[in-house]
Amino acid sequence: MSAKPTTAALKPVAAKPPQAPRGRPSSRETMLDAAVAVALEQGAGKLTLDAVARRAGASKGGVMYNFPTKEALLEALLERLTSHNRQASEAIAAELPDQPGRALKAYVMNSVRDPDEDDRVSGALVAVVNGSPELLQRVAGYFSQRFEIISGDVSFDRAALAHVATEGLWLMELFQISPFNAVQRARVVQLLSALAEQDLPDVTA
Amino acid sequence: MSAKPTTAALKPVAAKPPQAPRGRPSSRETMLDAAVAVALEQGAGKLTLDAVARRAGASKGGVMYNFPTKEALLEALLERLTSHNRQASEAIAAELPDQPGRALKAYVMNSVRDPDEDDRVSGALVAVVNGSPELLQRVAGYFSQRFEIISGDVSFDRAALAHVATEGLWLMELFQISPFNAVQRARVVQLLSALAEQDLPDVTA
DNA sequence: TTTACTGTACCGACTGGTCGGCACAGTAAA
DNA sequence: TTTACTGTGCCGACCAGTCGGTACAGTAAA
Repeated sequence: MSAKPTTAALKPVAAKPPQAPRGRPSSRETMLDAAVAVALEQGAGKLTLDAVARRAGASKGGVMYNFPTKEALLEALLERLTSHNRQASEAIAAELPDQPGRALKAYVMNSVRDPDEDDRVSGALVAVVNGSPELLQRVAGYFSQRFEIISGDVSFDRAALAHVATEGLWLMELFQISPFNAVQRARVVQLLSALAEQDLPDVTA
Repeated sequence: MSAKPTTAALKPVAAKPPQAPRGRPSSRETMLDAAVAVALEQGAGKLTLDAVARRAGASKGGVMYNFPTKEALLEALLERLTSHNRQASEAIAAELPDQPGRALKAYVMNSVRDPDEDDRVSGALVAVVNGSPELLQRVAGYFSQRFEIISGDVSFDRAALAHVATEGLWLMELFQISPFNAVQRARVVQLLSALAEQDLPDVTA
């Protein structure tokens, strides 16, 4: 009992180094998967460290070992999420002919995919939104960056309108407040696709 | 210390009677105002009963007297919110010439108002969304109802597109993830207005 | 007397985070 | 081959704080 034989605790800590990830990568992934599952099934409000640990078949200590704080976990979750999202969009774009508006079209197509596919994005964003401003800012940054990409080779009007409309549908479905039934939704998706593909006549006459 | 003298825990609870509102209407309003203020200033996560009481210059007991549960408070908040929103839209519509698309135009105009006006909606919605599914369903119901109104006298395409686009801008600004600067936002608003006013040529050729 | 509270004390559940310690793989001297 | 030691990865008990909700005595106006 004299002194403390284990657990160094002498480290200078260095004011948050670039988030050196601890633990086995596989454990981290498992825990992130668990976090997504919990958020989707129980809602963001129930996304607790205990719940993640249980779901991952790990202990709370194990979670804390891999992610020093809950915010670190959310940050990693967000990172993985945006990364996947970006990759998915790029993959779709790669299949499209190389012409102006390709990135915009790919973005729209990626956003309106059948939502019950487990792209997992939903729950986590909610969890993040309801939290630290820092994380929110990351999301905002991602949105800005993405808008730059999709508006790179088309008119502002076209990109902006497609963007707000697509995000509108996506966010409403994320929060389960969309008023559309399946048929209506299909039509909206059709409209969004068309919107991404052609410039409208100048609507502000 | 012997046994447990307090905390009944024997109550049948009676499955929630129709929420008879207690207290003076003015007190209730003050507390709802306080709740909005707290949610806006401290975030939805800090919207606690104690915080509401302090902010309202009341006691916690007083809050509990007026709203038997926190959910009842949120419910009342949501009710007042949607009611105000509806009234604002209707007021705008009343100023508009009576022609097809009037409700749609009014809805768009109401939604894109300068957001730093204290229409208060923001914080509270977040607070509500992050919570019980019951309340979320109310929001969904409001959205459905509103879409019926705005799509009553125009084509589905026009109403649907204006709706998703308007909500997209609104929700992005609500979560502070909009990528637009002031000039860009103004242009987007212009586009939305135009969208609400005229049918597009059939974009799905 | 009733209504509408105030004010305070307290409970129980839950939450993020800490801490001591353990299993085990690797290593390297004996 | 055995023994001793080290660092990593993780467990699980625990802690302090927070929050919703309860209880109840007192009070002041109608």
